[in-house]
Amino acid sequence: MIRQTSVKPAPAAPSPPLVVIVDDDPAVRESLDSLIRSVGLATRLFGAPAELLQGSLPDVPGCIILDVRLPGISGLDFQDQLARQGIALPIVFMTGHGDIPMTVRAMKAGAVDFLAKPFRDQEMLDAVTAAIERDRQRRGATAALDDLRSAHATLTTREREVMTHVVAGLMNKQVAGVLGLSEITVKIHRGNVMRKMGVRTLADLVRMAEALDVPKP
Amino acid sequence: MIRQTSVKPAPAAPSPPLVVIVDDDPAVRESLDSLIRSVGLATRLFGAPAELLQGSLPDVPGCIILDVRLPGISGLDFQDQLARQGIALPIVFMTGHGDIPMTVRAMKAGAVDFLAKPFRDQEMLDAVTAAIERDRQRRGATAALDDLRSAHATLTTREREVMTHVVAGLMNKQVAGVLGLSEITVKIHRGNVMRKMGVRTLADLVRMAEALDVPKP
DNA sequence: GTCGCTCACAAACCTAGGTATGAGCCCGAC
DNA sequence: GTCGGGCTCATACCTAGGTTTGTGAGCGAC
Repeated sequence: MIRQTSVKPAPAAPSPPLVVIVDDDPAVRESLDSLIRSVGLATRLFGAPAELLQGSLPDVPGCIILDVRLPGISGLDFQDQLARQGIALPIVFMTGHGDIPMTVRAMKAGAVDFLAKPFRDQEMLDAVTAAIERDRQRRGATAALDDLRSAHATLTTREREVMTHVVAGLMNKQVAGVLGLSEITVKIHRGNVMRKMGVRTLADLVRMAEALDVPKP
Repeated sequence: MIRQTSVKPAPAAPSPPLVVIVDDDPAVRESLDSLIRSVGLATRLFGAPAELLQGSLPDVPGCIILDVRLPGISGLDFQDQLARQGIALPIVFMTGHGDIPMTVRAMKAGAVDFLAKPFRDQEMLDAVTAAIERDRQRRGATAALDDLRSAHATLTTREREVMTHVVAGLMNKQVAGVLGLSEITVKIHRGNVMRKMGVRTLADLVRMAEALDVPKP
């Protein structure tokens, strides 16, 4: 896979993963902060969900540690809200007054773990490690897909139409028939598609189309 | 997608989904049985996990309702055991003495739901409906994949090698070079692959290879 | 042994894919 | 207006893909 990365200021030092801690109790925040920092991870502390939504987060792998009981909003509702806003950071819940339905709801909504207080330090660290790993996976997949999407965005309307039919398995003359073009024109568009998408073989183009979920004609 | 179905005795009447109920309390079994039957679903009752493992289950969509506390084995351990044995029926847990760690473990292991007793009838029916739908999806995906696998299994070793390189995007002459063959031989193998896999275009073959996870050369 | 399958290769032939050169049309931006 | 981009098409030429027919070697099963 060719990563078509955009121009960046070249971050020399790779930042450590970031753990966002959301809890209304300062003592809990501080305690988690030192625990997380002790294993070399960066932290960001918030006393309320709203604070998190305002500031933007750095572009590094990470996760969120979220108390279920928060000022103004349930942690579970906040989970939904984050999802709706496209913030896909994995969430580790913790709670002092949890029950089974809460746990089920959180896990169904994609939480990595759900820890009842009191929990052992190691439990939290394991959950955070798993969450960060999940985020790393997701970021990798997203980055590769973004490159594909931006390449696909450079195609003209016609080129996209031709690509759609080509990856569906139609021959050039068939594409020409469907689109009301001559075969030579289809060939030219097809060549442009291959060049712009940065592939040399039809097989690669088909795989790209699959990843992009190019609509069937 | 061409379904290459194997020869079957043509089941005229589509069987209803099957709900397997595992609980050591006969009263609970009976109660669930009548609830599930009341919505037109078939049931199979077991008092202990071992009974389930002996008999074979019919080939219809379904799910398992499993008590966490079972004679001889934890429902959670039994969940693992089923997974190891390749029994992928979705599981709805119920428990009278559940806690959060149990819930988390069950959900992480893929349970559809985890209901604390007492639960309302409708909760159980909703969970069962969701579980059956999940099984239906899984069965559909599995059936399509099985057809692909059986087609792929009819290929000779050489044909598989050629297919691998062809879907990787190599030209016939390049495949010939890699495998130490002449180009004409590659063309013949390639034609056999297309015929045996039941596709007419390279695009389709690439998609099949993706679904089959054909190893990169 | 011989039958069937796999594998390999060749000659001949046809279709499909790909590129270069050149040219005309439309349309929106500067 | 004209300049560029997108779209269209033609001729010409070359490469790649695909099938058919025919040949022959190796090998395991019956």
